[in-house]
Amino acid sequence: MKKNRREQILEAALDTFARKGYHQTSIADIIEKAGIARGTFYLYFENKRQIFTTIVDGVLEELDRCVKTIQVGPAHPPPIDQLRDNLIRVLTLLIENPDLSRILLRYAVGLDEEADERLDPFYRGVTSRIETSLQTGIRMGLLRKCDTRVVAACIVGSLKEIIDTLPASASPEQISEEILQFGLRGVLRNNELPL
Amino acid sequence: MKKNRREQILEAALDTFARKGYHQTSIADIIEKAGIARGTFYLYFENKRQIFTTIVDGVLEELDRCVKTIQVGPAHPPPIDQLRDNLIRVLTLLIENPDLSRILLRYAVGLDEEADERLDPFYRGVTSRIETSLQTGIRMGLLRKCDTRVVAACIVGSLKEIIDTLPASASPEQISEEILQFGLRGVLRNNELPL
Amino acid sequence: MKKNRREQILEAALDTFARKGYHQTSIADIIEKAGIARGTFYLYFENKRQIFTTIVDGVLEELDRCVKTIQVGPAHPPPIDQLRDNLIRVLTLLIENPDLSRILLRYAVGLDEEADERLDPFYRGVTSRIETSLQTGIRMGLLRKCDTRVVAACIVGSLKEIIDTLPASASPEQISEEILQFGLRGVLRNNELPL
Amino acid sequence: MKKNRREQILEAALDTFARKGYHQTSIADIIEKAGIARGTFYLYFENKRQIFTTIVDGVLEELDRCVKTIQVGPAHPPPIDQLRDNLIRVLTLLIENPDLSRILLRYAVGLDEEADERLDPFYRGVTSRIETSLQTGIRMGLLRKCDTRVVAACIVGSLKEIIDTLPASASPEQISEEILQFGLRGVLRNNELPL
DNA sequence: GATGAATGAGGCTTCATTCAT
DNA sequence: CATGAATGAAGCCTCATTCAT
Repeated sequence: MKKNRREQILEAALDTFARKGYHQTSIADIIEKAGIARGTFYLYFENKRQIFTTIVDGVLEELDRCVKTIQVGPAHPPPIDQLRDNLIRVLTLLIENPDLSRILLRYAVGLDEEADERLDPFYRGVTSRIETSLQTGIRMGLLRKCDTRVVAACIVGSLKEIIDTLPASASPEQISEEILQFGLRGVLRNNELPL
Repeated sequence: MKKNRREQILEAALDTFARKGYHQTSIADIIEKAGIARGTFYLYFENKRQIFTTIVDGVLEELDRCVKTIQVGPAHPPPIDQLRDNLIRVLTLLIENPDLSRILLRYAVGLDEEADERLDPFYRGVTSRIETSLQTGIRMGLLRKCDTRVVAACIVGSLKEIIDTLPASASPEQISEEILQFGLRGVLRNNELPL
Repeated sequence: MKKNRREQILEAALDTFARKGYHQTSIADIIEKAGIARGTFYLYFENKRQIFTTIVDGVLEELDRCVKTIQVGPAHPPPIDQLRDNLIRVLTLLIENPDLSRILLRYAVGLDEEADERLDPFYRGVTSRIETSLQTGIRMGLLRKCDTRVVAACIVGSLKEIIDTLPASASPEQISEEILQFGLRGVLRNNELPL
Repeated sequence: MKKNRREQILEAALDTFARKGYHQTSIADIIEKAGIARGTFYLYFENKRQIFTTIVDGVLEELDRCVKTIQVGPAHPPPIDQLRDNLIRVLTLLIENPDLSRILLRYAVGLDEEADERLDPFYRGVTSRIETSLQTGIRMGLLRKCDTRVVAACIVGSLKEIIDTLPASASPEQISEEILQFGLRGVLRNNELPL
């Protein structure tokens, strides 16, 4: 039941990159894992760099699809709930695909200019969407005043670190709740408020 | 007034690694920058990998020295102040040495097993010190109950992201304060408490 | 009205070889130009080398057919006229088929041993027919004594260079006349004799 | 008594290219012949293409140096003698260096655009110098009127073919004389004039 | 100590050819 | 007959490391 060849190669590459990283992975590794000939690889991908980019771009797109812009208004669920749903979707995706997460967070980082040109804009985009939400919250009186740039960076960094660190067995819902509580109320005690 | 040869090479390497990353940097780049002969490099460092490790280990040690374990008791300043001082020292170090930060946060990440064997324990150590502090705070009734593993990861990730993202011109004090506020009280409005 | 498949491929190859040469031409180029599948190519030709040989052999045969051995005797036109006719036929063929000329004079030259085994005997044959004619002419007292090997080589080389160099728009008749005059009388002035 | 490394490699390449041509020659061939390591080759030459170009450029320059522009006037030797000297110098160079000749006349021909960009201008330059000489001769009444383009091409082609064809044992002086006679007086009998 | 020429393992990519459908 | 996906031998080039001077 031979799948789409391209898919087959992509999976072999995904697995190998996730285990050894970009530089430690050779084309030989990938084709061996995929069980194909050397030339076949180049039938589906231009070169090693490109298959890596394909993988990274794939995750970035999926991540993008997970995040819905938060809508304010009586017709929409409470912002916090929308936020929680975003969090859960992102965490679910990344926890269910640890290989993708590993590639994204460890091996695509600082790889080269091409990688930077994909990742930096992506994270900047995410960060700025968060900033906008924070500003809206502040304007509406829901959130306290703060340096939204710093706080947005904290939120992004928190997510990255959690994905990179926590065991694959973690529950997206629980972790989301923890992050949410942390981000909303911090760690101090008498902040406890009903959500 | 030729500095210590070793130091001279180390600086050239630092600069080059910070600009191009580990793999894009060749020995040729380093020795050219350092103005020495190829063989001389190997007189002071075993190989390319080792000089990189030397640099990384250097930062990790300096970072370690920045962080003082928080002491509780009447003889010590309030824990929050101690925490703030730790933050400021770490941020100051990293902001003042953007090359080191870049190497640490972008180019040492996912480099290979050797790098992981240095970084992972380091961050695990940092995280667990934070966890311990959190647990102490909770036990003392200062902090609310939370999944300390998650929260510690959030704090570490926040720092990483801020260093990696914010402009070199940022003020350590201001950013520390923002992070502190964010970590302690979150972003919700009516959490404002006197510190 | 699809021509003979073989012919169709041959034309595509001819065109491509003439533009890019043997090595710069890939099977992909040929089949793309011919609008056929990769496997189809190998239905009509054994391999890349063979289709090239087919083309070269074709020109060599056509060239051969252009040249009639010069007949001496009262029943035949004057030798010079027979010579001129040979020249015109050869030049016409090559000028009208610049692709073939280009392949013959540029891309088949020094290609490999197989090509040498076709071209060298061909040119040696041509040269030796010329030599024989020269010797006949000398014996008959029409031509001056000379090293026929050298002169024959000069004549062959002149033709090659002219084909390789002169614009496609040139007139075979005019050029033939020029070559003839040059070969017969050289460039010195007071050689002018009625032909 | 190890010669200049670069020279050593150049000689190995010259020999190998002359025997097998450009494409049939691999870097492995060259370094084996030169008795050096793979990397050493790239210390002295950028790549295979470049060492070939170096060789070809070398011959072209040497050839250029062989040819002195013909000077007319009482202070100079007769033009025919100057011409003969040019011929002898060129033939001597090429006959004494059959490897270079072979590379120039067989393996550099039609190699690729880069080669064309060197050879075509060179031969065009030579041809046009000959044309100019012919025109001068005609203007002075020494030479008969003719299509100088065609005749110049004939002269260049004659030389090429002779070098490519005649045995290495040939005497430059004799061949020069034959070519000269052929070019000046053609092959017809009653052209014989004292030179 | 310092030098830099030499090394060669290692990895990428191409492309003519095959063969199952 | 026709197809085109698959093959893998072949060859180029890089660059960390060594070592004789």
